[in-house]
Amino acid sequence: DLEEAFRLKGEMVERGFVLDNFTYNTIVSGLCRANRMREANGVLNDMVEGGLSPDLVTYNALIDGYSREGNIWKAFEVYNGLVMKGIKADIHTYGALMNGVCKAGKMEEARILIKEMLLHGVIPNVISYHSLCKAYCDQGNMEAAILVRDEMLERGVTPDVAFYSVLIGGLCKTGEMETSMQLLHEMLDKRLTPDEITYTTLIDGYCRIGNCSEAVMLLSQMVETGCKPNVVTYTSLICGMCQAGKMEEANKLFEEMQTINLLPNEWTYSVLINGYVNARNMQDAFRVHDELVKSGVIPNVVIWNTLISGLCKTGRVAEAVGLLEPMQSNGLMPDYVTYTTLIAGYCKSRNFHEALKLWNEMINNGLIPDAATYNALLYGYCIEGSIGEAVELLNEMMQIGISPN
RNA sequence: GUUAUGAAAUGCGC
Repeated sequence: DLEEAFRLKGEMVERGFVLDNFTYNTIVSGLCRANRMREANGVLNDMVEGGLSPDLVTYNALIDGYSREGNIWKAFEVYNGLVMKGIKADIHTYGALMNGVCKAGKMEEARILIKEMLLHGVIPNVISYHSLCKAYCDQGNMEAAILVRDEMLERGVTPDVAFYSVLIGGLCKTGEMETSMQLLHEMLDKRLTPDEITYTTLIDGYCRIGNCSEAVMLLSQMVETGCKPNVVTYTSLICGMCQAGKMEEANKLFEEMQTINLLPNEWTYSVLINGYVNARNMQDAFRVHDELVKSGVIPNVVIWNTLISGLCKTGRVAEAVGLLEPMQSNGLMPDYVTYTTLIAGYCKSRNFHEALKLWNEMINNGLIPDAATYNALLYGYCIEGSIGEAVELLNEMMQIGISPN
């Protein structure tokens, strides 16, 4: 709650307190985490004007902020700046940088960074390796991800529960559930206690390969070992049931979670609605929507998009477009997924003119289409027989740096 | 007292 934090800061100043580095760093960090880098830099200036010198913690927060927003270049600029000032970078500095390069998938840079930290006498810790391993997992390079575990063991760094959860998650995403389970047992052998995230990851993995019964067994196993399932755990399971077309089971779990005081959130509701959408059961989809509103949950963009997608899939494109109004009057702007859904809906019902109108509306709203959005419109042009236009659009997407898939 | 890491939902032809 940054606004409340600012209010308190104002109150401090009013009462004559002098703000120190701790106070400023807390604020800078909060802004950086919220992706508000401009304001963070403003606060940095306030610090300097107030006669304070930003310290390592301040710079670390900035590096973290730039890394989070994918601005690696700026992150390294701050890093170089602090090195030039003679400040010694610490494990947090490198952790934030590592997080940045890894999230950007720049694996070679990540390797160089590890060398750089060793050069500066900073020993990579479990978090450094965690970022590295997660990046390999995100790329689906599970061999490299597993090698990270071996590498850290060689360097005497002990994997923790979070590290194992990442590795297990990567294997789950590639469907390698046997290896995932082996790692779970490896954790237990090492006296590491899997937590709710570890179990949820595995449950989600089994759901993804359509093995709901294993997923349910893992749920009872986690409860037996004293690990409490949370909303995410149940949402994953409900999602698995929905994908398997088991709506009755999904609803049972939906009721069950509430009996143990777990409140369904936007994600839970959207999963259920999507289940009904895939079953082409719009009546129940809207019933769940009404239920969620009644229970005080505010529908988010995904929930609206899911309903819009359902209406398109059932040939009710005009009604789908009709949801744009109530959506906006509820303070939610349609995003590029909303438009892709509607454009595809119109193209499928051979109403290319409306599709094109929506495309223009989307661009006018400042939304950036992605490959799927282009695909939807390309499809429209092609079934219109406007191959020339399609090729032109294809060139356009490549020119603005979107790779055709 | 302030700084780095992990899990779930929606869209694109066949």
